[in-house]
Amino acid sequence: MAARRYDPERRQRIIDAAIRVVGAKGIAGLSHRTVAAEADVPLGSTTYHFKTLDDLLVAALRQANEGFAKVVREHGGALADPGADLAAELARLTGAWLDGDRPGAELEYELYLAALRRPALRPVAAEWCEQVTELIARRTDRVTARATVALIDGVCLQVLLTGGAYDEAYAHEVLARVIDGPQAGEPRPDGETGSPRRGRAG
Amino acid sequence: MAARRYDPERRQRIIDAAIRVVGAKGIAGLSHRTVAAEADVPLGSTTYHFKTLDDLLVAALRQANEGFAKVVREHGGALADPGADLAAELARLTGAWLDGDRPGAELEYELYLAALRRPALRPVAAEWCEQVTELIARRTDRVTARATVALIDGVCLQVLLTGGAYDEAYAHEVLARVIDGPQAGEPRPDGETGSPRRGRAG
DNA sequence: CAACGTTGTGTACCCTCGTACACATGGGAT
DNA sequence: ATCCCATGTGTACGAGGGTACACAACGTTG
Repeated sequence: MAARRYDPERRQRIIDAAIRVVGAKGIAGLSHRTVAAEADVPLGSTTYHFKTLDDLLVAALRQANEGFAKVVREHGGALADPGADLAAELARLTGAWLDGDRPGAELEYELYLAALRRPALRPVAAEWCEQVTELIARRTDRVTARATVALIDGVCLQVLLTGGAYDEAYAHEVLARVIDGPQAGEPRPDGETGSPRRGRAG
Repeated sequence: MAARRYDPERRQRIIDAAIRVVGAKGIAGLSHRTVAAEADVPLGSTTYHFKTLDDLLVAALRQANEGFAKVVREHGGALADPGADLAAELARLTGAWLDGDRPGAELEYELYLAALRRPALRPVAAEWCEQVTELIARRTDRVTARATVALIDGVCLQVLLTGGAYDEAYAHEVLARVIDGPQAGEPRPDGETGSPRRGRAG
């Protein structure tokens, strides 16, 4: 089966190392040499598998995105359940992601935001954004889904930029406003932890 | 006084150059040498005025933040007017900022987001965030203000990351949900001109 | 007026980076 | 078995980076 000296595991190890490096020193600290050292492979190996750093970044971002997807898979079962409170589910999920692996979340965001300046990263960033929107759009309309993603992005950003703690109740409250906005007044079927009618503001 | 050779204008020119450099090549392309070249000053001059690059970044971010403040000053007169539709005002303002000077907006965001990894930048980023929140909080409660800022951040991020156009109607719509959410379960009038009573929760 | 120290400038050093390229290895075709 | 080339590795080179430090200019002070 083909693989004579071809070693896919090596490539994977380099990506893992790249993610660790970015996590530890940021994208600014990423270089062929630093990943090579971290992955314990020769310099030539990194340049062989990834002609340019952008290629490596793309692979890293792609893999990092799996982090959130994994959280969704593990904790997001109720997401698809039409009976569940979508805003509460999302708030809980975001919390699980943020608190469960904060460095990982920071890393994913750094990679994600890097797309701002690196055209090579844009497609994969956009793709991820689209996927999440799609996921949420199964429970509402597309406009609401997009706005929800934007809001989550903003909330996470504030948390990460200020280094503060994630406030799930707050997130739930404001997410509910965006999500329930279009069909306002209609009480939600499931009470959950909070009142279906949000009457108090923080 | 007595500053015959003391030249504050020189320092300012370096900051301006740094902003131009970041705008053109991103933070990754920023170095003492590149700013020196851009500002047409000797290399030693940049290191003299800014011991470290972070210092320069801080100054640049601080000045870049003025960009949005300026837009607020010029186009945000109605912001303070309690009779105006806050969501509409913010949507308009954001559009003016985004479309009026897109490269500038990109640059400000890059600087702003850089705080994620550079502790030195966090205080000034947080400060700016706080200022905007404060500004909006004059028209609503703090929780709503914070959420509004988060949403605007997220929307801008989506626009900038995808390179797409800013949709003011969309922004208005979702901003209204967050802003008007707390006080009423009543459906918003689709005609956005008829501004429903804003008003604070509490 | 002259010496001195603060302020500003120019240069040189050493480091790390990406890239190029010569060299090793081993499976598959003949 | 032998040759070939995709696969993988090690090293050297030029570019550009931050920093250190010697030097120039000028205000101050005795």
